[in-house]
Amino acid sequence: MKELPMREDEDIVEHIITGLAKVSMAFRSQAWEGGTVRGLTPTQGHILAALAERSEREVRVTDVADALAITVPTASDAVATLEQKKLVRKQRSLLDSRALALSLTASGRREALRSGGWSEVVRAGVRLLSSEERRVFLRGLAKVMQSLQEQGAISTVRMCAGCTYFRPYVHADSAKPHHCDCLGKPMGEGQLRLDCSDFLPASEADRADRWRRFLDGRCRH
Amino acid sequence: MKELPMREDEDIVEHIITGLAKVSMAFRSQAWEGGTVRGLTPTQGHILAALAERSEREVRVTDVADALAITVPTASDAVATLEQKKLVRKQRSLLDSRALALSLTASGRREALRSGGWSEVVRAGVRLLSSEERRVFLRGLAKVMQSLQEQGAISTVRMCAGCTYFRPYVHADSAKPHHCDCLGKPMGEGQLRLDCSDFLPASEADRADRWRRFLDGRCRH
DNA sequence: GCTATTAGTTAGGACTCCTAAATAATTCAG
DNA sequence: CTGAATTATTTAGGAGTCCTAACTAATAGC
Repeated sequence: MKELPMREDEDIVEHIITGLAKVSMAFRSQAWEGGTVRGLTPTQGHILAALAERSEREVRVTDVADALAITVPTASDAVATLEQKKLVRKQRSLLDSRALALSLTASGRREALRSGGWSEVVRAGVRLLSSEERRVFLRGLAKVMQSLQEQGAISTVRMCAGCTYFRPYVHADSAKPHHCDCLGKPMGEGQLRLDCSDFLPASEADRADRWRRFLDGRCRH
Repeated sequence: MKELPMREDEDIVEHIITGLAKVSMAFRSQAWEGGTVRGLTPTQGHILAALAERSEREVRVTDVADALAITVPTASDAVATLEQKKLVRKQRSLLDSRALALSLTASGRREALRSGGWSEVVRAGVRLLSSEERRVFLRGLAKVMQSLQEQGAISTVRMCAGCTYFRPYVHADSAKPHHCDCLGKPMGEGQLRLDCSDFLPASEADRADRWRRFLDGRCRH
């Protein structure tokens, strides 16, 4: 017998947006602080991190632009700056000689590791969450990211929900209801990945289905 | 009988960080897209929004810098640009003639409203969360923000947890366990505000105590 | 073999963001 | 009540972000 529950739910959304916006700001300003010491801007740091993460595959300028949600020209000159600083190497791609294959130099790799530390301040905050809260929070983030992705606001997120290997809610065990065909074992909610290097994009139709089941599975809650 | 639950919990933190970073990126790129149409950069939009929100009090350049977590010189020239665009007015403060009292012009107010729409894309994502998830998510964000604030990464957040009027967990009713002395009524978790205009900062000691009780209250969970 | 298309760069311009060094006005101490 | 410290803001200078539009260069399609 609650009064206007719909209204309240809608208000929460606004509060959540406010909160996320603040966290965003914190990320940005931390990135500046962490970076200026070593002469790196946030964008440059993100590029190094992106390259470090995808060291297996060939990374092109376009990929960098997608990953950071910036335009190709912007990515191009940030990469040029990093090349001047000897943190990134540009080589012609062997597969397509119009394209570049970007890679980190030794010092680039070193800086990439340190750039991860920019998020230390936010990480400390997240650590305050209880186990239960972390799980719900992560699931919520997965939903938000899926939505952002569908709207084209961010590039393909390498997360379970869109991966060929992932099968949601196939096990009875409520602690580990999902299954990953890549790892070949059951997974709990807390193991959902948002940026998995084994990610293999599922087909359009498959993804939609998978996603619906993932969303539905929780309606019991 | 879980295997290494600590390890898993720690992994979740990393995943959450990844997710928050992506959301951050989405905010940023949406802000650019939304802004360029009307010739506003993200920073300019945020300044307009901040001024609109605090129309009651006198807002100075320093306040703007704090609110956006940028340096005073940066704030100063963004404000100068907005003044040229006739969106913001600069008047000498009556209380202190070194300082400025910033305010929106009529068209500034108009633009400020539209700048709120930048977050539409993220908002759509957050709407996918269930009522339960929204509540947990909001509580989690409150914790993260409190932590960011303590670490000095963001300026004082006008949220319940640090407000004189707020009394956490004073009611038996688990749907509305808190109380707000300003509104003069019990509040549920879903009503926690993260940017309340009635906010009245509590004293240092008071805040710590309040916060501890707020955090503890949920340990039952 | 042309003509798309695609990968990336250049050019040009507005603005962000920083640090360091002014310029004012206020406050405080003696 | 005056000179020194403090506080609010601006200027200066420089690197870099970020955009759009216009260009090379290489691949692909017909």
